[in-house]
Amino acid sequence: MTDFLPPIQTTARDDAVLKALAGFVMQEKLEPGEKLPTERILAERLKVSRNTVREALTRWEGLGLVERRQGSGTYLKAAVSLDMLHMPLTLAGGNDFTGLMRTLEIRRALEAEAAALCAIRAGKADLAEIERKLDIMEEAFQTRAGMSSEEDWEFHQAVYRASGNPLFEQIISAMHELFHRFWEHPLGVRDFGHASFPYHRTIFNCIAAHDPEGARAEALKLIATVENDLKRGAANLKLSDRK
Amino acid sequence: MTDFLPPIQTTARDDAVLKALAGFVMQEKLEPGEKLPTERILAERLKVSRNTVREALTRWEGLGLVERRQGSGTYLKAAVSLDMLHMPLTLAGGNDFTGLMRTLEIRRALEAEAAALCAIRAGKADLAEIERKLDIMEEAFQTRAGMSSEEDWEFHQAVYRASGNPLFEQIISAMHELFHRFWEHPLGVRDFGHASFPYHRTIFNCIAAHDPEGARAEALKLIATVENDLKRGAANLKLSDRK
DNA sequence: GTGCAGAAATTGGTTGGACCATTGAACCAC
DNA sequence: GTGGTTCAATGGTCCAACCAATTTCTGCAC
Repeated sequence: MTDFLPPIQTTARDDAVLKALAGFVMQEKLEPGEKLPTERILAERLKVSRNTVREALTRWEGLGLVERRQGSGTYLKAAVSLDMLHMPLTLAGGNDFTGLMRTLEIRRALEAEAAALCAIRAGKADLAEIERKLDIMEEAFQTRAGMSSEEDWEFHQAVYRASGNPLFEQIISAMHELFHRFWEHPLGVRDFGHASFPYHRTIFNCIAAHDPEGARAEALKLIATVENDLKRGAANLKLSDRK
Repeated sequence: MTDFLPPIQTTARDDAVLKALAGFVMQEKLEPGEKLPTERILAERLKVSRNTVREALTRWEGLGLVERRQGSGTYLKAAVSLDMLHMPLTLAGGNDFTGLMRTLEIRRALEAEAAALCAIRAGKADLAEIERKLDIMEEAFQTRAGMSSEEDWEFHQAVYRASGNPLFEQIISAMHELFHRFWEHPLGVRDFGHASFPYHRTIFNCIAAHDPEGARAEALKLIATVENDLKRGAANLKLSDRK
């Protein structure tokens, strides 16, 4: 006997509202930036109270799908469809060392897999694009003595794109602001990121050679160096912050 | 001159409510599972309308921080603090074969890394818990001839928890409903998941032996078998769905 | 006609109060 | 104990009104 009986749903008004609204958006082919019907109209049409409509819209606003402007209206902020999957992540204390370390572990996981997939799937055009970003990055590294975080990021993005799975880029992009914020203030480590530099080329070589396991291994090494720098930075900070 | 003057906030009632509530949770040291004050009490104490409190709680519910049970109360679902960082992801299109395959690739990335971290960090209590889940799963597998998806999931969750990084569980949990939906309808593959069965034990052995690379490799193998089953299922489906 | 200040309408934000549906505990009969 | 019944507490929904920001319209001065 299967003892798994999912609880029945007797009330789910706001979910129903969102489903209807998603259907409306798809039917009308609304795109980001366009205006949704007003709350009052939605309430009337859907035969629910305006309060319920508001709770539903609050959900979407929290997910960043929609933006509400008082006196003006509610506007679509991202593409919505009926088969969306929501995955809200909250990082407790994303500012401190621990939080950063945790996001870095996620990044290591995704980076390794993306590199491996990329080595399997990247076509010629993808390879050329990745190498172009790599060249730009290496030049910036030489010219500006190591300050190449922007170009570095673009290289990794190119790898994610060539992985053939858009989820990698989506997830990492959402985390990027975190990394970026940190990159700007490297905790007093002057040569932050230097150690990771050579691995970009080795990763690319493995990808170009269609060697997934090699690419995975090199990506792991790259993140390991970043992790190392991060730990050094934390140690520095502790030293100077001594009470 | 700094031309960045953030616009003043004349209305941000619900945000203020959430901030106050986060402060309350921290002060009272409430932990996941514990009950929050009722909406009516919050409204009275914070001198705002109950509707405003509800919109604020709707936000938190959408972020998975809190769970509301009608007739019972509102319960904390995750640790909250004042310096949380929210990162809501919405993935379009996760229902078809391609979407499933893509989420599986993400899962492979996270599963491998979580297993490796777990091998490094798991303490005795963690190991005991994981082995307990493993035993339960193996017994269910024998008893119910392979139908052990629930117990299987609990095993993996235990691994994620012992990884020391709550992000793994958060991300995967958000994806779980997708896998689960699929597990129920294995596309006509009768022995779906059977091939992955032995790897649970091998993963555990590597973790217990504190062998991160071994754990990573076994996890990769496990997902590879699932991927295989999935492809077989898709082939079946195509055959029977022939137009 | 043009430009602009002020009025009016529109729209999201908030309030207070009412009632419904579910839950869980206390209580009672068997 | 087991199984109902009652009842208070709690989240879910609704309504009607008003507030605050924005947009649109209007009419006057030029």
